[in-house]
Amino acid sequence: MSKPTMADVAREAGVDVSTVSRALNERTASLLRPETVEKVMEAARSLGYRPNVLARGLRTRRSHTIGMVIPDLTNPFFPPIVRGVEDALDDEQYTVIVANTDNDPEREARVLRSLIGHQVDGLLLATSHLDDLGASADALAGLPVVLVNRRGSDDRVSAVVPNDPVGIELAVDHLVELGHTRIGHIAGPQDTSTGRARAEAFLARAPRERGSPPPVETTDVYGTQAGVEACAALLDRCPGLTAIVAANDQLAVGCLRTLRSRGLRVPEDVSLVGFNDMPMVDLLDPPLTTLRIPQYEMGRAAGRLLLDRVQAPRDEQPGPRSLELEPELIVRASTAAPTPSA
Amino acid sequence: MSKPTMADVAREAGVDVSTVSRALNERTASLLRPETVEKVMEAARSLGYRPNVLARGLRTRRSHTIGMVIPDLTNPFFPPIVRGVEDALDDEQYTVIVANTDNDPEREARVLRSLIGHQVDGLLLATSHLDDLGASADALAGLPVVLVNRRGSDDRVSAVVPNDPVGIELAVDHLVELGHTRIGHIAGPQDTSTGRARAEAFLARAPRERGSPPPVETTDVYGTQAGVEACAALLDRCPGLTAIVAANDQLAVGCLRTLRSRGLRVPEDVSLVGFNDMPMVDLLDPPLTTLRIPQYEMGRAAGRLLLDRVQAPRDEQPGPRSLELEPELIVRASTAAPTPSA
DNA sequence: CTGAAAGCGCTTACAG
DNA sequence: CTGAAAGCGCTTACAG
Repeated sequence: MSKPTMADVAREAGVDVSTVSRALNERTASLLRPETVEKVMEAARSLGYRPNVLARGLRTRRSHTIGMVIPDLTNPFFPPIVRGVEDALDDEQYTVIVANTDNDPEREARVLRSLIGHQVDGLLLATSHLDDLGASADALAGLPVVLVNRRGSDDRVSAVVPNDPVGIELAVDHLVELGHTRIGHIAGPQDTSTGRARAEAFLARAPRERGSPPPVETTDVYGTQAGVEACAALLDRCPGLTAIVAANDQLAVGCLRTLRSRGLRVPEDVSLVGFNDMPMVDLLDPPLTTLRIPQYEMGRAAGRLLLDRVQAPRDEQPGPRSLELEPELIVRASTAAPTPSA
Repeated sequence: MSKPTMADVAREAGVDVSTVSRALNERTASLLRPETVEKVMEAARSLGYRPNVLARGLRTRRSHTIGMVIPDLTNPFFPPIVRGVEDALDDEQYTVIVANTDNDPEREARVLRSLIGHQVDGLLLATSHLDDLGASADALAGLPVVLVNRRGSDDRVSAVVPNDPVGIELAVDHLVELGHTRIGHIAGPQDTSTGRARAEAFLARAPRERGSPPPVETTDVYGTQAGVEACAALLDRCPGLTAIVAANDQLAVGCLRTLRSRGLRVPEDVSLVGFNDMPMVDLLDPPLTTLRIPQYEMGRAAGRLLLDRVQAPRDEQPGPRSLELEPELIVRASTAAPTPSA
């Protein structure tokens, strides 16, 4: 009545468990007589046998699972990445365990311990904060690691990231072509690699006004409320802006709220560009111009990269590899030429 | 250099592995002399020891993991539920493995096999299709199961669901109070318990027009595109409608597109109500009136229910329990009194 | 080509 | 109060 084990299959097929093991393993089935394999397969099928991957993992010292650490699954940015990872791992029958940190360092340490306890064969880290990798390096127990949507503090660790500078350049150039000269930036947290890279790219690319401080307002978190507040501060400090580039869509949504509450129309009074092309931003009022980054592909690539390391023999580990995926500017209705009267 | 095992800790502390096991297990630590426990703890700490949960699971026949099956993680409806589940399980140190089916029966069977192979102690099923549970009942190997956001075909299986009739009644009554008399319904797939319950509730509650067929259009899936098409069909069939209740927000978003493309204004020409209160629907044009269902709480309750079954001894399993969570009508700008001239 | 044996890292009766 | 032994369900050298 309980789950059948290999011993049950062996009894049913009239062979030793080791023979069952060989018959059911692709790599070793060829060692056996075809009719033996057939006999075992048949017995396994008739009993509804499913190998116990825990037992296998204990013996082979490979759990065939990998851990993925993200800030928050309810942030719509992450699910497509997770799906990409899953699909990449699915090819090789790996399972992913996803853990949320809510950007809480203590919780991050806890989930990391939990994943390691589950004997994950590798780790995908999409948490955004810099530096914590170094701190917990030994806690990671030498596991293969690939970063997703963030860079490491050095390049000894593999990473799959969007090409942030190109994205910001696309946004700024689009606004400049429309005729904007006074463009501001709502920057993301500067302890994240994306927040920093985007702010730097903005400063390098946006038109400068001589003498005045750069129209950049920094937030502590990537969130709507943070966008509301930063946008208000930016408008107070730089009254003449005709366009804003937000470091991500959630910040842009916050900007939208502030602009609306101040009676400023988008795009007539202020143009607005987001980053990420989150679900439903095409249905906002107005539909948001933003940068699409291929989240699913990012997850897939990261999963593939990790698999390559996990499956390589210990003595021929591939070196760290970094991949940059190109963003695409999606022009919608939140950007337009500045109104002359403004 | 490799991960320390219990044997390493035993050596370090100068005791037997069984003593280490007892010292590190809350339930058995009291059997030992306090200073022995302290000695072991200290050794474990100094080595950075993490118990191997695979080995433990093999021995105790409890993996301390549960499987959760959902249609699609990128549907924003599910992540909050998953977080609720995780938080419920976290209390007892359980881990959840999430698997997506994309509503593909073949994929569903595959992920179920995979989860069972991972020796999950229980299963949370949030896939929407009816009947497939009976079909795979034996495949489930007698595992404890709790359904989320769907009912079973009979009530022998526990379930946590929104109170669909109450939700639809709130929506219909809201529209009737505004003065609407010709209200249509975009129904979800009729092979899902939510789709069916909502359509039935609508038919029972909405004002009837004598002689004419009920203004209900059914979709095959819960998706934006399905909403676009069903809305078009409904408008063609029932030209005089002044309000539409959609079976979920994605269908409502599809309606919004169709209405807009036909030059019908929302809410001036047609009022629209969704279901679920997905993220960002408050930012649509216009902000969507919808029914909020407590997704996080639904997940938490389901996780708790499952834990109760998983942790109960085999001979005193609690009977199946069903929970209905009450939806709340969130009135935004997509509903208004019908325009007299319409 | 197949079987018998050892062992992965734990837990838990059983002794003492 | 603690140790020695058996065993969870697999895999894989080692024999034959």
